[in-house]
Amino acid sequence: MAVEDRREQLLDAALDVIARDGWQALTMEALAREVDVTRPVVYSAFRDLSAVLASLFRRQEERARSVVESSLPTMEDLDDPDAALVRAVGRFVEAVADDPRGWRLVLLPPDGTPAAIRHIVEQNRQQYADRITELVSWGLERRGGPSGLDVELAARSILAIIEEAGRLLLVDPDRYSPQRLEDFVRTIMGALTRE
Amino acid sequence: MAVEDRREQLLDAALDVIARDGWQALTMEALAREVDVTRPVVYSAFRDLSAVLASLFRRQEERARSVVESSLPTMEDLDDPDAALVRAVGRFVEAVADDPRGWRLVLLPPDGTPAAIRHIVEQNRQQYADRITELVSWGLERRGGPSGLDVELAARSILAIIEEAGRLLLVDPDRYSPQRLEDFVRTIMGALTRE
DNA sequence: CGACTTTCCTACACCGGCGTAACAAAGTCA
DNA sequence: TGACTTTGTTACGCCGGTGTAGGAAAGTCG
Repeated sequence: MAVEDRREQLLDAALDVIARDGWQALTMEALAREVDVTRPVVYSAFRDLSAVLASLFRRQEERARSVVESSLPTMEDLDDPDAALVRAVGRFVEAVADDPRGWRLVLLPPDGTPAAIRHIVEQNRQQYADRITELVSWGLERRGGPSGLDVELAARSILAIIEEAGRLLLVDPDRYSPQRLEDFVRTIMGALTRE
Repeated sequence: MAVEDRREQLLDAALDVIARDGWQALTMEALAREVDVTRPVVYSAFRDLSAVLASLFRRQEERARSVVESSLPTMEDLDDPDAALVRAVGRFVEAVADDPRGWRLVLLPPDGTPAAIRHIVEQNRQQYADRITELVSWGLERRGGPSGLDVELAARSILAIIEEAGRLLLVDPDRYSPQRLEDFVRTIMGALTRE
């Protein structure tokens, strides 16, 4: 098997291991066992465990970024900030539903991952928070809202709710359907005063 | 040193280790090193690592419970659900500010902890969610609110925001003061329509 | 075919945590 | 003081993960 393919296979296997047994369980040894091969093969694809994790996150971040991009407000949303937010949440939740294994990485945070990686994740979260902050400011201006609202905290809260929604979906997809989560956001947005 | 005292000392040391080096770093060996003693001493206090973690959580849950109890609505809140929630959040956030190390346990979730313990934490979270669900129902009845609100999700969202507030406080206490967080909640509650 | 490269395995030395047995030191009390 | 308990230590064997060296097997190309 070519190194490239091997790498992909190993990353998928890593997701399996983590999903099944948790972060602690991800070792070079376990990874080798998972794809039924010996350790030197794994070492030929990745320098060490932290390299595996780094690749894993890089791949997942790629996907996360594309989800975020596709959830941003479009032209049609220009006059309806509420719809924009509802749509953004909907897109996100569906992405989680589509790739639960991958999103578990981000949503059920990794302790014990190298500090460098944790830092990257945190940095990305910050970027999303900034993105949402913009959205909130724009929405406030456009549609009105609570006067004196702490925009930054509002953005953080929205992010927290979105992430919690993702987690709920991961834990109990039947109980918490994307539809239900989306409806909830719509109700809340409808209930926020416009001045 | 008496076994009882030793146990307490070890639990404190465990918090130190986790705060400094993460969950992965907490081993019987590391624990022994931390209090400058040999492993058999640790083993004489706790059967194994999972026993240490269990004790740690039991102690922290005790504290968590008392915080929750003290944040519940009292007589004076009976006619003002908004104030009740604001107060609840305020109490919680202050508790976190008072014992950051301890709350880190709960708020920065433990992956790699034995499944049994993760289960306990999850169960407690569920209880808090139930508690908040009651509060939301009561508040809806009392003060009015969005019609057709998904009460369960509302409670989950509130919990998510509260926990996020706690995390923000842990990460950057200067930027996110208890006062600021409390003000934010007050603003939001004020902005939710009453019918 | 035969030389060469790629892919993989076996086998090793090493490390660090686990858990226990056996024993030493110090305090307690009849 | 001498027996007993409590508290601690040293020292061992075990396990499982790490990383690497050396060589087998299979595929590739002149």
